[in-house]
Amino acid sequence: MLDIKFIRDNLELVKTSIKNRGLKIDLEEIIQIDNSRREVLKELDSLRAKKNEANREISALLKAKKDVKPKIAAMKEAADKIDALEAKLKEINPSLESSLLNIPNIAHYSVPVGDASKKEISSSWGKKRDFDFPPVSHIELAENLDIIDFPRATKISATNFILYKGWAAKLERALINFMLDLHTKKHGYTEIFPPFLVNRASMTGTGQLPKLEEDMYRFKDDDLFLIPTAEVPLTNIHRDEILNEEDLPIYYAAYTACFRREAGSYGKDTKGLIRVHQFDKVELVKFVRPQDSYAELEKLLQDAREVLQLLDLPYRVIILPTADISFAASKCYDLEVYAPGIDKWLEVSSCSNFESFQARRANIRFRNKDTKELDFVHTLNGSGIALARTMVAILENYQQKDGSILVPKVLKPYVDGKERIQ
RNA sequence: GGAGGGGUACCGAAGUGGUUAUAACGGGCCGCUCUCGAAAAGCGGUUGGGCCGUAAGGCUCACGCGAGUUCGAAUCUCGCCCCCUCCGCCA
Repeated sequence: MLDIKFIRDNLELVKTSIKNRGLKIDLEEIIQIDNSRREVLKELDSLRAKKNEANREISALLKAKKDVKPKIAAMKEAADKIDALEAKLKEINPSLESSLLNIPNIAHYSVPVGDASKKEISSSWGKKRDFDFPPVSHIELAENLDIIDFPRATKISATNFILYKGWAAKLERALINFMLDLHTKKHGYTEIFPPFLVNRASMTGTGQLPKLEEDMYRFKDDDLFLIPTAEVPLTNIHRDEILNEEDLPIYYAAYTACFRREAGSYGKDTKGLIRVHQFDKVELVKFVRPQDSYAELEKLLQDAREVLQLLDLPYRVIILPTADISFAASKCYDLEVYAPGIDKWLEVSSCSNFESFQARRANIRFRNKDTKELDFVHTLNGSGIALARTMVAILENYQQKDGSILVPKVLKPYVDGKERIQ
């Protein structure tokens, strides 16, 4: 959420930001709403001051055992006017609030302006493997090895759910442990195991709501949502809190399953593991001082990259352009891993700086140790990394001519030393 | 799920319709005095939001959240959320 004062003072900047994202939002209307809100507020406050004054007088008269009737009549009149204005405010406030919740964050100046065609490959790592046979897709590999059962997953749940079996299940668990170990032992993150269901306030705090409600699995009776990413519970750990500057930065890492309805994407990537309703992910979340957030973004990106490097998977780093970064983010890097079987680059991580956008929504502040003033923290998060697509990359990159899969070296200790799935 | 108790500031806690965050009192924390220094003691300070204002400052809102009663609500009524105790169920 952007501060209404900031919007008022930087109207052109915000307009440009919205335009650069390819969106249309009537800011003038929002300014109008805010103007009327402030007008009502001014009048309301002065009436309240009068009422408070009259109340004090009544109190004094009562003490002196004098007649209070005329005063009470006057106060009633003021109270009625106040009621009317408060009713007006109750119409204005939610409308302003919901308008503000729908304004996207402002992109960092370093973000390329434009649509998807403006995305930049900022760097790449590793080489595409030379196969002396035509590499096949993870679907074919997994079905031949009988380690993923697509039809039965559909039977149990619905289309685009996964059922890992045997060594794929073990490999999934190995990947989770490997990633959590890396981030907690080497990169200094504190491991968290959060709830997978969260309430509406949490979903609004990180910016999934109100915009993306139809993309979420929701439990109507309880108004709880299945998390689409651990970003939601992790960031909301400190919702409505005031942190000490000395405690920053705070780093959290968590494994969770992630649930996405993928409404509106039917017919896209319908086969295999590319777009599924439930996938595993290790997520990294940071709370930092504003002046540190861009340096922290680079470190976060590095932490995520290291996962792919240790797995020896070729990948590239994309800087997303203004129209492609998520609603809440100021800057976002995507990591795309190469899958030779389907010959595609797969997004396995997004590393974003949200600056104060989420912190303002979720009311996460810290006290500056010098000035003693309160300020919003900056929040960041990145996948470190998403598993289903990483599984695709491992299966397809490590496939052998005979259809077996070599186990990446770093994962061997996590799969009882096994070297090859066959 | 049932019964009972509770939610007030950094913490504990009083306040159960009349000057409403000058919400007593105790503790913690910060500053000052005293001291060679410390402790003790004494004094002062210590919630957050909104509006107006260059500022100084002024006004205003908030006692879990939301409605209501009243000229006036931390205090009364209703709904919701959360915590505690007991009972039931349960991996």
